[in-house]
Amino acid sequence: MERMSRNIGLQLKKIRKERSLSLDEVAKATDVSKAQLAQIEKGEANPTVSTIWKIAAGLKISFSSLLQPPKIHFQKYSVDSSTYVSEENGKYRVYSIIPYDPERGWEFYKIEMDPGVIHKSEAHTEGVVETITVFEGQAVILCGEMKEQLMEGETLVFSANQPHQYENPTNSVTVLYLIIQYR
Amino acid sequence: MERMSRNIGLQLKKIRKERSLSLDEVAKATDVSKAQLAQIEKGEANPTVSTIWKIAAGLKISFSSLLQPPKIHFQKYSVDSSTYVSEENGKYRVYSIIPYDPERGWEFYKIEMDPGVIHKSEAHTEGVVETITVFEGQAVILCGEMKEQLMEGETLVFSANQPHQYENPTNSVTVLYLIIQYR
DNA sequence: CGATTTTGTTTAATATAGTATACAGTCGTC
DNA sequence: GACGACTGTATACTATATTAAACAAAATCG
Repeated sequence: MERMSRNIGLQLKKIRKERSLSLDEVAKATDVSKAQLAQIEKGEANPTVSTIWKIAAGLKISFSSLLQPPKIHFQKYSVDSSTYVSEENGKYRVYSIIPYDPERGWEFYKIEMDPGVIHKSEAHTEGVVETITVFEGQAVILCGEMKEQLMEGETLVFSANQPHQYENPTNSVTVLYLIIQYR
Repeated sequence: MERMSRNIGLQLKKIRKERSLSLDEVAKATDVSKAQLAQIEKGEANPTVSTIWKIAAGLKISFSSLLQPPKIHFQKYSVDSSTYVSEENGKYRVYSIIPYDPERGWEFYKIEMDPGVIHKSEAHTEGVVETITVFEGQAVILCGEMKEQLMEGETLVFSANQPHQYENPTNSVTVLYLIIQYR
């Protein structure tokens, strides 16, 4: 959520240092207060579009140069209770491994299906692609005309722009990994 | 300045209408209040990066899809007193025709130089290119080793990453047009 | 039709982004 | 080493972004 603010701060500081400007100078050039600039650089602020505009205009740079994340970059995610959702009376369990990020454009889930469970999904918007890998057990995937049975280790990629469903036809738990790519 | 906000509003409304969602639905998906969404769509708001983030994440879209201006687009500028700056005791007059815009990346000036005036400029950052056209009179441009005399109708393009100067060697007013391209 | 739900707008209250000011540490320069 | 100019930081205050709720205008459905 506030990763964006941190990025902006890092980029701003980087550009400022490259040009060896002081906070005062940037404040004068951009008409944004020194205090606010300091907070933005430290990632402790949540700036407004108009402030970002003023910074970009004052420094004669583009938006992307402020928004783009630093080259070297790593991020660690962990699955906890907050990332867990269950449906079908607890027989269909979803763990968010990597949540959606506007920069990235896709999200990553782990799904556990109890025996016999059928889960239905609405159509996504045009251009959404799902990639399902069966890690344990088997799964039957339906989407429009398509009906595919996936065995352990198999992967299916399909456009999810119509209603679709996942089914576990076996007598044991099935574990899937699901990547949803938007647009 | 608030052109950006208007763009975001238009894009948001466009996407929302494409998917035929109500403000309430978007509010629920993004965790941004309905009132705020309405204001943003009307361009009457100045949202925070975190709000934009929440909107992008909730709608599963990228930043660029929110920030990018609508395809057909026009803008009219006019030269008024607020765009006018004079230096060298009024003998060097600058009119901002098109101010810098982070989306565009360049700005456009008209300059009037009285006879004999010499105007010095600091070095710009790496990658800045100036394009000078003499509309009336003559001008001598110096930048590093370069020294060029421009006659009426001639244009000079040069990298402005070192201190440079413009001079009017004639007995009458010289009028120049100047485009500064950043990065 | 009239009742009920859904739409977007407006209002008042709250949270917080933004500013201006004062502060403390650093760097020269004499 | 004291002075001044300049750096970034912390504070109190103001402006405003954001929310929650009430509102009005359609749309839906019997």
